[in-house]
Amino acid sequence: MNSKIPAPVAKRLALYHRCVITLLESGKELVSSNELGERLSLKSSQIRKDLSYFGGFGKRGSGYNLNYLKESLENILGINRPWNVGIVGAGNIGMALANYEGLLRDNYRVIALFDRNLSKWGTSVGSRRIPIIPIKEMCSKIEELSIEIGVIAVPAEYAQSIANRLMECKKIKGIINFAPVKIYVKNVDLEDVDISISFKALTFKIWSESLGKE
Amino acid sequence: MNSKIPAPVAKRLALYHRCVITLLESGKELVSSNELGERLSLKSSQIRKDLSYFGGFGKRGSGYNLNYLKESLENILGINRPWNVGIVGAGNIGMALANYEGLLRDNYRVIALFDRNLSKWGTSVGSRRIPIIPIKEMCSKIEELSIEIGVIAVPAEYAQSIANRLMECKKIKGIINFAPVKIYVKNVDLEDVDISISFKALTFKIWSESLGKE
DNA sequence: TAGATTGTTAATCGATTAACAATC
DNA sequence: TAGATTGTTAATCGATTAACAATC
Repeated sequence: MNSKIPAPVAKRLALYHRCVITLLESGKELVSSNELGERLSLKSSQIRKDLSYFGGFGKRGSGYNLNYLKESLENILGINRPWNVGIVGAGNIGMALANYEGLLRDNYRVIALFDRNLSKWGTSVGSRRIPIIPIKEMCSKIEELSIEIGVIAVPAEYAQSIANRLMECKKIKGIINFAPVKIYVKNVDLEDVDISISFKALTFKIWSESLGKE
Repeated sequence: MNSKIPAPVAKRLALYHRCVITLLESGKELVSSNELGERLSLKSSQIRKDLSYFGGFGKRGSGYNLNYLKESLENILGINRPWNVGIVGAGNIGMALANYEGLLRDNYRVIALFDRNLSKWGTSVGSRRIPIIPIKEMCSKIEELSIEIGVIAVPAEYAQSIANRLMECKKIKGIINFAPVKIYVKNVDLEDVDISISFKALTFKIWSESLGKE
C-alpha cells in the first residue's frame, strides 16, 4: 500500500502543511489545488494526486477545507503527536537546533544534547534549559527520556560511529544527519540535511549559467 | 548544452566531490565508478553517466585519477575560486553558519552578517571576527565587499522581503534560504535548506512503516 | 594480449502532467 | 441547473539502469 508512493511525495506533503498553516492564519477556510499549486509553484494535478494517495480530502466544486486538510496532513506526517529528539554534538549546529523554535512548533521536542566535551556537561541550553549530557550516558538517557529521533551534529569523521551507537539504542526510530558525509544505517530511517551540498549546488547553477552566456 | 543535464545531477556531483576528498586523504590515487558507487549507494553507470555530461575524466581499464577528478569537479561546481557570502539574520542559525568551518573548506567565505537588532551592531563573530552590520547598510556593504551569495537566516515572515532586498543588490548571484517558507526569486539562483521539512519527512517514513506493520 | 573499466546508447522504470468523468 | 473542482486514468516526460563496444 505505502510502497507505491513516490519518494518525493513526503517532502511535498510537508510543503503543503506549511502552506496550509499560513493560509489558515490568514483566515481562509478553503483552498483549491489550483491556488495551492500557484503558491508552491507546482501543478494542481500533482497536488491532487499526492493527496489522493492517502484518501480524498477535498470536496468537488469547492476545494479542500483547510482545517481538515491540516489535520489530515499532520496525521500522515506523524506530527499529530509529539516526538522526543536528542541532539548529538553541542557545537554550533547542535546548539542552533536546540534553540530553534520551529521544531517545537511542529511537535518535535529537543529534550537532550549529548557531547563528549566534559566542560559542557551539566550545563543547559536555551530558555527550555535543555541539558548537555556526556555521550557515555547517551544510550541510557535515550531510554529514560523516550527519545525516538537522534540528530547527528558532530564533525564528519565521527558521524558514522555516532550513528552506530544510536542504532544500538532500541528507542531510536530515525536519524537526522547534519554531518557532511554519507552514513549507513540499518533498521532506522534516515534523512540528510546537507548544508555544504546546497552551497555547491548553488554555485554549480550560477557557474553553469555564466558559462552558457559566454 | 547545459540544459540537458538532469536536475539531480548537481547534488550528486557535490556528493562525488566529498567522497573524492575522503579517498584522496586516505592516500588513494585511483577510483573506479564501481567503488564510488558502492561508497555512495549509487549505481556505477549513474556515476559514469553523470560525469560524462562534462567530459571524459576517466581512463578505460583503470578508472578515475582522484586528483584530476577532484579538480574537474571543483571546476564544474564553481569552487575553484572563492565565493564571498553574506548571512542575513544573526540568530541561532546565522551564527552557527558563520562559525561553520566546512564552508570555508569548500571556498565559501562568510564575510558579513546582517541583522536588524541594533544591540548586535558593531560586534563580531567567531575566530574570523565576522562583523555584524545593520540591515540598512546591507546593499552598500554587499557591493563594497563583493558578496555574491546571500544566505537568508531570518524568521519565515521576513524571508521574502529580505529576498527582495537581496535581489536589488546587483552583486548577488544566488540565495540560500534557511527560512521555512517558499520564497520567489527572479534573476538569481536559489537553494533551500529545509530543516523542518526533513524532520517531517523522517516522521512520515517512521510513521508509515509502523502503520504497515499493524 | 587479456583483463578491466570507461563512455555511450538503448531499454526500462518511475514520476509528472493532461484530460476528463464524477460530483459537490 | 450550471459552474467549479476534485479524484483518477492514461499519456507524457525525464531520469535511471543495463548492456556493450571502445580502449586503456
